[in-house]
Amino acid sequence: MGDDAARPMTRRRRRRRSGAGGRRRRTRYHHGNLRRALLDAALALIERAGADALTLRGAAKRVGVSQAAPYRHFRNKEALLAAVAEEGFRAMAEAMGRQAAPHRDDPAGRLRALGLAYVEFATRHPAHFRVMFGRVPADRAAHPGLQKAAKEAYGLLAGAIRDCQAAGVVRSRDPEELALCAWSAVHGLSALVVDGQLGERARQLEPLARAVTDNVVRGLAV
Amino acid sequence: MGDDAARPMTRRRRRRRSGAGGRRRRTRYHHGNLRRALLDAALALIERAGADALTLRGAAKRVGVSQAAPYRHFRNKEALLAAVAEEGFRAMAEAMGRQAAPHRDDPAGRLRALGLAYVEFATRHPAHFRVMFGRVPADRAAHPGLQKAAKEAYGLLAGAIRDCQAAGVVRSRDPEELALCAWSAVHGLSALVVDGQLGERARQLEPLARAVTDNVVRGLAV
DNA sequence: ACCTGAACACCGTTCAAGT
DNA sequence: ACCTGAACACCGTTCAAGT
Repeated sequence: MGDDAARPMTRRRRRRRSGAGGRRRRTRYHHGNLRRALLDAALALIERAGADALTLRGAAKRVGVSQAAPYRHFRNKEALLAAVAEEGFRAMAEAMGRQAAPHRDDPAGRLRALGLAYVEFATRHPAHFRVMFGRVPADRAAHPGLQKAAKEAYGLLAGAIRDCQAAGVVRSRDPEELALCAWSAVHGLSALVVDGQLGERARQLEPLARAVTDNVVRGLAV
Repeated sequence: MGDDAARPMTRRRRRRRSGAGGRRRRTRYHHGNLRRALLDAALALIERAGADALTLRGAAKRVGVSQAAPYRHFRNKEALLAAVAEEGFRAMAEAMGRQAAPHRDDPAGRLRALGLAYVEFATRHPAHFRVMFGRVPADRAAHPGLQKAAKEAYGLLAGAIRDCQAAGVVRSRDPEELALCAWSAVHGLSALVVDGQLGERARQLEPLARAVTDNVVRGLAV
């Protein structure tokens, strides 16, 4: 699998690797990693021109393969989108975990950090966010990996709520219900921003995100 | 109401023009109300099979006109969707106002009622909701009617917040910011439900909606 | 095993032409 | 004034065929 790959048709770019030894350790697109390449191309297309600007044919062309090639790696367009969404949930959970880490001993602070991280991820990766929460996979059960990744992100929120309850800073009620209250608030703000519903106000987002998370924690308090 | 007609499954069908009398009293589709008919057809199609199952050609066929006819009434597909969204915001504001009416003298109760009405509208009219908050009209400024209708619904929430402040039951802070907190919470719950993110939990929605709105009001309280 | 080319049944949109 | 028919440049998806 040398570097003399196929001849992509339109403007594409060769992943620089080569050098000495030909250790194709990096993402090898045309040979060996079409799946990865299509995922990246899909995200780039969505990021550039909106969620329904994504076209299987367009992604294939961008990567330099025929329009039929993607079907080697994804059952259909929905499967591609589900895979993108799954990666999004994973990245979001990772970002949330990272930003929550410093608040290991302060569950209320952690809850706040998780909420802010949620909004931050959504607004920094609107394309991913839209795919994650779009009606893309009509049948979620058909994509178990997606479902699992989504639950992982939500679980961070629910866990923080439970820790808050154990620490006596959140009222004792069904933690699932309270977690949903928190989730709704940060998800709502994220969705409003990402869908452009806030207009000018979205320019100064952080104070708003802080107001929303603060209000959540106030509402949850004993 | 009154859509006793329009059943052209596949082939187009001529709307029979009454056997005797010819009193085109009902919504006269082909002559005089194609616009209205297209709006109804669009909503029906979205309701039946999802937001991107809507097709200009499909709507035209459903109504019994040629594929080019819609362009007499809408500049393009986006304009049709913007019109659907505008009607949705109007209907939502109407429903919110109706459910808030009994709480004229109790601003906190009114705020709660508005929130519940918001969620109820979203879950009872998921198709409308998706179009209202989709990325459909990329440029919102290009559809002033839509923008105005959306602000009207939001204004009900903001007004209730201000009345709550005047009554001393909500802390005095920028009412716009607090209104956004309330909006985020009910919008987030609505979006999660409509997008199927809650799975089984959405079966018993009302307790959840009540928990969310209660938590909002608790957070806003002095 | 992985990809291509051609094909099918769709789209949104435009435009000359009909009535 | 309002609509039709045909056309163009796209789609998602399938399938026989190439290497």
